[in-house]
Order: sequence, then structure tokens, then C-alpha cells
Amino acid sequence: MVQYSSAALDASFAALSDATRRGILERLGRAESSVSALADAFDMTLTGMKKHIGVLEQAGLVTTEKVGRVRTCRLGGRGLMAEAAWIEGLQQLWEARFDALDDIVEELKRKEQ
Amino acid sequence: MVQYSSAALDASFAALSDATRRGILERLGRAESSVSALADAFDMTLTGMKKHIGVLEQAGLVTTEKVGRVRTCRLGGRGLMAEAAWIEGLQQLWEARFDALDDIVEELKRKEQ
DNA sequence: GCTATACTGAACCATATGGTTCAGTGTTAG
DNA sequence: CTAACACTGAACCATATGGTTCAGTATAGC
Repeated sequence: MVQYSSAALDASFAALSDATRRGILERLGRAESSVSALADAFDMTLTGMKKHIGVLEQAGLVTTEKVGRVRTCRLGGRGLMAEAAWIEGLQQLWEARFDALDDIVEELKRKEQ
Repeated sequence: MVQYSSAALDASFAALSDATRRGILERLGRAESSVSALADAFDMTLTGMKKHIGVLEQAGLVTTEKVGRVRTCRLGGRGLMAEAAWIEGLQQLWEARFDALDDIVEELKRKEQ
């Protein structure tokens, strides 16, 4: 099994824990955007938006490129594979537990008869 | 499409952004546990662990039940469906964009000939 | 060249987070 | 009944977060 960097998951889940940042990701999923356009769309100062972009970039969820005086933001290449995989892993553990519980219940039923 | 409560996603992603809490979830995925046992396993004071459990409980990822003097923690019934769905939704947007880009590239190629 | 635009960085603020200690309360075991 | 145990809550601490303003720097357009 792949070993995920704990710090990387820390950063990406933390990045996802803010509604504004999730909104930014959804928006970038439809079209790339400058920092100003995002600041405008989310009714926030440019500086504030830049901080959010910084967090998303740090987490590897967004990449940016500055051309002239405008910085363009796009969804990062990494995607959310690691995060999705972690969640799925937990869900499998969880379901395995339920299955085990089912077995026990079955066992008890059989003994009752 | 289902409308997720923004606040619920805030809480659950924030809960997942801490390595200790992810560890707790993995552990509870294998077996239920008392608060003391968790505190011991993660080398932390009982009070500190209780805070983590509180965060996880608030996020709906863990449920607890107190019997006598011991509080038992289990994975919450809600699972991580909403979080997985949100991530998947974004990934679909993301892939759709790549597909669109592919179409454009195809178009350009055709015009070149 | 001058002005408006787009971003950057520093400083500040209020609140949240992750941890601790200490002082309880209620429960169990002997 | 008493001692140990499992938890609870309040108070405290350092650091992080989400936002702001203000003062820059660099580029674009007239």
C-alpha cells in the first residue's frame, strides 16, 4: 500500500476545510482565473484572496503562473487522489467491521436455533 | 445534485486535517475504544484526547456512548460519504476540463492539416 | 512619461487550535 | 467505606488562521 505523507494530507484537508477555498477550487474546475477575478467573485480583498491561493498552492491543489502583471490560477496537477484514497481506505475498514459484525450476528442466530 | 451543508464539510475536512485524528479514525475502524485507551495509544493526556474526540464527534465522524465511568468511541454512522462525494465532484469537473482541452487540441490539429 | 492596474509584503487584529495542568465528579472494586 | 479509576471542565499558553489596511513594486496603455 502507498504510504501517504502525513503532512501532505494535513495540508490538503486543511485547505479543503474552508468554504471559500472549496469554492475557489470549484470555480477553477470550470475555468482558470486571475487572482483579482477570484477576489472579486468572492467579495474579498486581493490580499485576502492571495492568502487563500497560497494555502491551496502549498497543498498542491492549485498551480499559478505569473505573466506580465497578472497571475493565473489553475487546478493543480496532483488532483485529490491521495485524499480520495485515504477516505476510501477508511471506508473499507469501516465496512469490514460491519461485515465482521454481520458474521457474529449470523453466528448467534445459528446458535439460537 | 445533493446540496451539502457547507458547515458540515468545513467541520469534517477540518477534523481530517490532523494526523492524530486521522490515526484515531483508523484505529476505531479496527476496533472501538475507550477515551483512556486512545489517550494512551497516542501518548497524550486524557484531556487532550477528549478534545480530539469532541472535534470528531462534532463533525459526525465518531459517536460515543458512556456506560458507567467509561466512554466508548466508535466510527460515526455517517461515514465519509459527503466528503468523498465532494472530492469526486471536483475531480469530474477537473477531468471535464481536460477533455475539453483535448477537443480543442484535436480541433487545432485538424485545422493545421 | 504618467497613470491605472495587478499583484506583493508587512503589520495588525480577533478568534480558533492543539496542547497542557489542576481541580473536580461519578463509578467500581476490594 | 474507601481508594483508585475514567472522565469532565476551566484556565492557561503558544501558535495558526482568516481577514483587514497600508505601503510598496512592476507592468500596460495612452
